[in-house]
Amino acid sequence: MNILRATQLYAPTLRESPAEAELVSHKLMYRAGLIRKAAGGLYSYLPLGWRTMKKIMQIIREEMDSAGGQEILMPIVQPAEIWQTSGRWAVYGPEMMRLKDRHGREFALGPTHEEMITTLIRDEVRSYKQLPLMLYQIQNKYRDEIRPRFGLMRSREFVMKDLYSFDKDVDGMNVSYQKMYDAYTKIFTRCGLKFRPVEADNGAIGGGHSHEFTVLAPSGESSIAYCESCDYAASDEKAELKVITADVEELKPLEKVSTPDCHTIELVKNFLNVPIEKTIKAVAFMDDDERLILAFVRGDHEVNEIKVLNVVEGANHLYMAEEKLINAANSCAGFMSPIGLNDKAIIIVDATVMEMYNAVAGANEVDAHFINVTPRRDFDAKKIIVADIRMVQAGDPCPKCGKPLHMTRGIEVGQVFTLGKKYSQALNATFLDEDGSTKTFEMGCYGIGVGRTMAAAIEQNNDADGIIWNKNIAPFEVVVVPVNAKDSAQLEFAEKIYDELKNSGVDVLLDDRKERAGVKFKDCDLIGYPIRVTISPKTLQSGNVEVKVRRSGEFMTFAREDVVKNILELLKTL
RNA sequence: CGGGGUAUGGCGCAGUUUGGCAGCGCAUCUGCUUUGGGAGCAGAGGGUCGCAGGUUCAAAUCCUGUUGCCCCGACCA
Repeated sequence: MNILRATQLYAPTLRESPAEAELVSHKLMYRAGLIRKAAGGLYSYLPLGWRTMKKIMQIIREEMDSAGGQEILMPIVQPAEIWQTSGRWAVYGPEMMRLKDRHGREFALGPTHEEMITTLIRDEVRSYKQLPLMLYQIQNKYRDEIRPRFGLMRSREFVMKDLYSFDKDVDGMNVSYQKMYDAYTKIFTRCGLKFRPVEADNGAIGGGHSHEFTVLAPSGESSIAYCESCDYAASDEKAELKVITADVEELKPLEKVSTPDCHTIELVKNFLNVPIEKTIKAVAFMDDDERLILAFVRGDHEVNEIKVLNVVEGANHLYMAEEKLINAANSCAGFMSPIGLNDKAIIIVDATVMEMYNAVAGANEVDAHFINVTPRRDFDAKKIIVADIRMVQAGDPCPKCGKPLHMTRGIEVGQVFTLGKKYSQALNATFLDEDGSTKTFEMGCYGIGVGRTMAAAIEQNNDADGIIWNKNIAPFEVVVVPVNAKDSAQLEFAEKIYDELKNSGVDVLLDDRKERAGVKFKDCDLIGYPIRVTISPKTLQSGNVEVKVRRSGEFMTFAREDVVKNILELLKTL
């Protein structure tokens, strides 16, 4: 039997990591010899890293196949025409890597494959009888990121699984979507990740669903709110919030008071000695057309700019408002409120603000505030837009079950998305339905970042000594270590154990390097094999074998004849 | 694209202020000793100091230009 020996494995481990590596996962991937960088955002996968990548890909393949997917492979180099037809040649902008061939024809390195697959299907599939269809590939993708960083987390070339579903109607599309949602749940569970499917905004596409599969990790780039009592989770920008009602109070008359230099909520609250929940905060924005947009939230809340954008018709971007705009609306910075503004301001009031009684708000003049403001009485309902515009905070009630929400950061490793007819329409991809009519495909797309999944797994599972792999994606499940490989008795014994494990289907490596025990142990911990089997003079003599579990650090002693059986049992728990 | 930094052996860094033999630790190779948590001793190899110009008797060091990389920001179906 061919033995996989560490002496023949290219696994260059380092004591130190390159200065540029910031994230734990990036450092460990470098130190453990999983990857090396070729240029900014471009990486080579070394044998250990590629083994893990292949295991993740295999899990993906199995789940895609059992959900009805079929694997294909499409070109990386894509003709410009299909992108021009869909309109994305211009839209995608500098993020798309472009090139010309010797004849001057334009091409792109695919950042995604909607155009490619839609064109493929358009030219082949004619009948509803051929539907539904789910095709996927695991392929390199290219995005010329403005700032590649964090190793494999945000790189310019990356391995991605992308599946595209084609259905004859929306119902079918939703079935495909659910199949993928379920498959993704299985995939990330098998990878041993703590994750949440997070509700995502469908934006302009509309109508369908979208979830981002987010691995929970403090270093993640996206911030999410989630509920521990139910399965609700959403990105901070998308989390919907219910109105918070306040206890009913007797209404006092509106009154203007002097508040010298109190231009922040903190100063007003202290000066007037009121709880922050009884204050109304104003944030002034303007859009591309220099329209003034004033957003009002409770003093202890923050404005969610995305929600504001969605409320204001025709606005694409928000900027900090220029002071002259605020003055033109008959107000002044630091003392704004909806009371007494002219028509130059678009006034958005958070729904929770409307529930307040006898609160404090600006008086639209320097050094003055109103007290006893009750928005329902004092705000001009015709002039204001009431909406949910606040940013979720830890402790806010879950929109599904009402329990307090938690906040965490996460790494987006996959997303599922219904596309509807967006691309099939643009590229004129149609089929003949049962009734003989021509119809446009209902599509969905579903992506998983393979490298990012690997990085996220490390980000979530490591300690001071190195990586702690889940057995399903570890480069090897078990490493057999003779502490002194120069001792032929130890080596031979280790080889026997190796053979037995191998014959039982265990993915195993023999560390036959003639290094000192300490060096080998450190490397084992760094690389993170889930189980280490140690052969030493001591164990040889007693006829037992020592086993160390990487995650728990636990040492066990197994009788020689039970080694394989016990390791198989142990693996099931890791 | 704006701001800030940086570039010296495979990795981590010093040397640049004030020009004068290119260094240190780790790693690598050889030998001896050691052998259950990154060993000790002795020796060795490896760098056009990012690149291109310029100043100078002399440039890693000063000047000009350029490129890569890193950080912050803007951007991100």
